[in-house]
Amino acid sequence: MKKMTDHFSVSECTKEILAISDTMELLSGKWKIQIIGNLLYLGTMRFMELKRSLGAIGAKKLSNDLHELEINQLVTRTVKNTKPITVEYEATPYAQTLKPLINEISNWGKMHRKTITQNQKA
Amino acid sequence: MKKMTDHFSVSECTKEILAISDTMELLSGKWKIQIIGNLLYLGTMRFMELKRSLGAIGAKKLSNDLHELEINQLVTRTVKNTKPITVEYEATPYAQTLKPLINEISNWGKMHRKTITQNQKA
DNA sequence: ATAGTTAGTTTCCTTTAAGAAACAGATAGT
DNA sequence: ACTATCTGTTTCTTAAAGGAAACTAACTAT
Repeated sequence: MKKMTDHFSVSECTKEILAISDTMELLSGKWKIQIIGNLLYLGTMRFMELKRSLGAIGAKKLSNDLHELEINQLVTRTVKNTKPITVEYEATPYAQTLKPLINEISNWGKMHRKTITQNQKA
Repeated sequence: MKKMTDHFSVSECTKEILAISDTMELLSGKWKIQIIGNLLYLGTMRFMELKRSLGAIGAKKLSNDLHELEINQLVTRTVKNTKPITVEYEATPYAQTLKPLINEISNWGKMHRKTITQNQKA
């Protein structure tokens, strides 16, 4: 871990920018982290279950985002031989590596909300 | 810390969604995390220094994003009595609380890039 | 036949994000 | 006078994200 007083070299800085861009490209947007979080913490879900769980997402958006997450190997899609057809979405083992990140995002959001509401009272 | 087998209640789930949305609303976009990261790890910078450090950002975008970050108390803006006028931007103590999050984003990005390039070789 | 469920796709539309270029107002150097 | 720097703003344009509603297609229940 770097100390506060440490500085980055130019090549280190370039790598940092690249790494942050990579991550944000995969996860930014209104729904992707929510989708991964739901699958990670609530378990395998079908399309309509996931849709209801997320609340206000549209079918098109969910379909598109799931497809992108599948391409990036964060989610698997399994068609079940049921009638009517059901499809199960599951977070991959690789998606588990996002847990610390999602936890940080969630924790900071909770802290920030407390901070904001406290400042408004004062 | 929750175990893998733990589930969230409905109210917990709503809070998670809210917390994640809050954070992402502040940080999503192409440049905001890069701006905060630069100020956190490279120290106080002037407008043009920051612009050059970020590389491809436009003046309008940098100006807009800095203003939003200022409103959210993550950055301070100080006009210096020099000629020509210079303005210093600095990460606030509150912005320091984002360090663990930014580190996670950066670390995951580095790991992901390694994973992807390894898979391409195989 | 009618209506409902599942899992989407297609089409159309609006909003947001972002970039490019020109300009402004102050100062300073030659 | 001309050019340059610094810190932006303004205007115009394009690209991407996202939402709403209708529709397909298969199956089930009444």
